Amino acid sequence: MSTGCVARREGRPKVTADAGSKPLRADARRNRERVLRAADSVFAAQGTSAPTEEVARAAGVGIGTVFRHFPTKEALLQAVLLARLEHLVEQARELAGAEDPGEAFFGFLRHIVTESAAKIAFADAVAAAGIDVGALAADTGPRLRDALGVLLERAQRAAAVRADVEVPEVHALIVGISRAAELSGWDESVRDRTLAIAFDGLRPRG
Amino acid sequence: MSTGCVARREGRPKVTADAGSKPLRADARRNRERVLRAADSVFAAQGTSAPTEEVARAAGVGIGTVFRHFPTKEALLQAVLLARLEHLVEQARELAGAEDPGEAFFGFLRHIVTESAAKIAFADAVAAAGIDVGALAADTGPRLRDALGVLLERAQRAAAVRADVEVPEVHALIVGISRAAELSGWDESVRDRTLAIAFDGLRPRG
DNA sequence: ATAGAATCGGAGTCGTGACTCCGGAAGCAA
DNA sequence: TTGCTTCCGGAGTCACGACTCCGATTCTAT
Repeated sequence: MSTGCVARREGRPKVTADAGSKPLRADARRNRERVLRAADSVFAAQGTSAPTEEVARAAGVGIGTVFRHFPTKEALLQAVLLARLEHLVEQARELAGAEDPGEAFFGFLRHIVTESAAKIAFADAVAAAGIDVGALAADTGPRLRDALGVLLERAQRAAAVRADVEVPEVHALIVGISRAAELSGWDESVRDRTLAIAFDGLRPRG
Repeated sequence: MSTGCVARREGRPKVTADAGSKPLRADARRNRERVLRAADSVFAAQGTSAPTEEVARAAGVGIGTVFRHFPTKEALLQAVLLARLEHLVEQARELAGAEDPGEAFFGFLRHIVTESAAKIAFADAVAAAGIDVGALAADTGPRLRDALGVLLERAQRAAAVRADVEVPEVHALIVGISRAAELSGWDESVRDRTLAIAFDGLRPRG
């Protein structure tokens, strides 16, 4: 047991709000960053059901401050996941220029899964690319898939991956193994062997 | 958002209680069954955070009745998961006698994943075999792994599966793909292709 | 049928956590 | 420094959901 509680208003939660608003005051921007960082680490460590107050404490601010910057817990969660996805997209793009396409592709997959192993929330972030966690993710999700697509295509052209594999199943494998890695009691060797099986399935026969 | 709430007592939750107690009165046994069935379908459809009252309503009994039979929501959840695991073990054992070991093995995996696709709670049940959801699971989990082990070994002897594969990674693949399948927006074709990749990875090379 | 025990049911208790509100504490010109 | 504006903090509000309690209801045995 555990889990959070309540979900006051039902309909589409307000998104992170602001965007083209006035530039924040110095201390406000600083606190916003702190909260974001704290949220990331708290959710990663305790799961996304960790109480918002915990985030506030970790950030060293009052709970009111958290809710001013992120009108809803969901909005906060969304911001955190988004930041993670953004980071992944960035990494995928960097790898898109690597010399060994196969290594780049498999390395990226391994990287994601390895990250997830320690961070509960990370698996959610990856999964989020598949469903919609708010409007913004609807933009970043596809970008991640596109970046993954580039990596995949290059690897296929280099004959490091079967030609009939497509992005959705790669995404599914990532999400799946990430989530499986989330389970406690997973030592590295099992994770590596599982990855090895998946990778072998992705490679061309013969 | 959503999620349940509170987790009153902390320490090890009371297990399903009774065991060698007096035989239940007729109506009591009937209600217990109803609750179990209702819980299974409610948790499967709405996730394990569905309120207990929902289960009571679905079972057509008062909430007090639910809590009498299962002293804790966790105990109820445990009973449901256990029943599912038990069912899986049974199926695995039946398949252990099949003529085509390879087909039996892969068919079993496919069966689990297919089931999960529609039932949220099912993935949890499968995952539960890895961690401990109470004392009882500590008994059933290994039994499932053993049954899976038999299937695996037979498939390996028939050269349908690589010899260096072991139960933990098979379990991980099952959990992973099951969880991935849990995502909305998964059509059958993606699921099948993902399974195909995993299966290919499990098969011997050449 | 009838007493006595085992059950039922659901209103009420209690803890939790999301979100609000407003007096006080900075920032930022002028 | 002054004054105005934007922020901060955290006590307080509100719903919700797990779990309890006890009078009403069924069984079962005689």
